[in-house]
Amino acid sequence: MPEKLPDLSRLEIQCLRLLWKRQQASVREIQTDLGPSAGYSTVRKIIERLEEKGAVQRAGRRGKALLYRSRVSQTEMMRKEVGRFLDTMFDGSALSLMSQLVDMESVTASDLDRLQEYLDDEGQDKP
Amino acid sequence: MPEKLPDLSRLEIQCLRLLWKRQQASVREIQTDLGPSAGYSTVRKIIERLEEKGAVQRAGRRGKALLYRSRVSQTEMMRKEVGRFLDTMFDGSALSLMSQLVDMESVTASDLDRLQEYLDDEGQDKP
DNA sequence: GACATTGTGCGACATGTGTCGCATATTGAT
DNA sequence: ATCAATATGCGACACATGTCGCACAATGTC
Repeated sequence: MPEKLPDLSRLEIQCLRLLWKRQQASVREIQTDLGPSAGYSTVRKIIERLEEKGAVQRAGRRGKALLYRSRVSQTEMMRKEVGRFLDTMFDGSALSLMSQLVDMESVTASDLDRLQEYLDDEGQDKP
Repeated sequence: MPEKLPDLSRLEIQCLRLLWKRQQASVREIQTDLGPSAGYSTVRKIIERLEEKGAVQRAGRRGKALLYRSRVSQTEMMRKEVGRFLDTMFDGSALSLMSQLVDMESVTASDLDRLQEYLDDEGQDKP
């Protein structure tokens, strides 16, 4: 069975998301992708902690820089984080969250249409 | 202009949500609503901090217990929190979040239908 | 092989957060 | 007025998190 997913902080998750996108990357690359907000040392430490938490692992090195790659399932981690947020902010009600999104005008009618189609396609292969 | 919204922790937000529901409440009531997870002293401290952060204020007392009520806009706070989550987890894309919700099977087709109607009604009074 | 460059390993911090316990203060009841 | 029951006011922790700096190590270049 897959080990229990670790709890991650905001910055840790952002770094991990970057790794999911790139497959593997060096600290410097992650720092760059993250934007000028976080200094190199900071990102360095975040990766170090992700390693301790078992969320990331080394994958050789390129030049003098070590490369890292995610060790946790993006699907499961996202599911977990969204679920946690839902519980904290909306008593677990996805519909409430979406209503909020609509109120915030973050979603348009066409977005919902697309979602409908998306949902229909999903159902295709789940008898 | 409304003072800047304070950053709140998970527990702090949950307590505040309870206050939005009840209008006003005592520490004991909040602790009860929160469930047996958090001890009285813990909730006590959380409220104390919410007070320091200016998110909550006293509203007289009932019996020997002080009563508190929210001092921040639920609408704005929720908006802020959801926005923050969106940025951290989905690069600010509400559509991505909703797709995730669909993938998690947290939303049904009828939910989306309701959302459509809800959205249509909203548009009614916004020229 | 010697060196300048670039990265890693760690320690150090200031806060933020969740959790308690206990001395005092406030009340309601007698 | 006195007392027992409850709350509040604080201090104290252990850990998590974001941020740095610096000594030491690994590499590519000449």
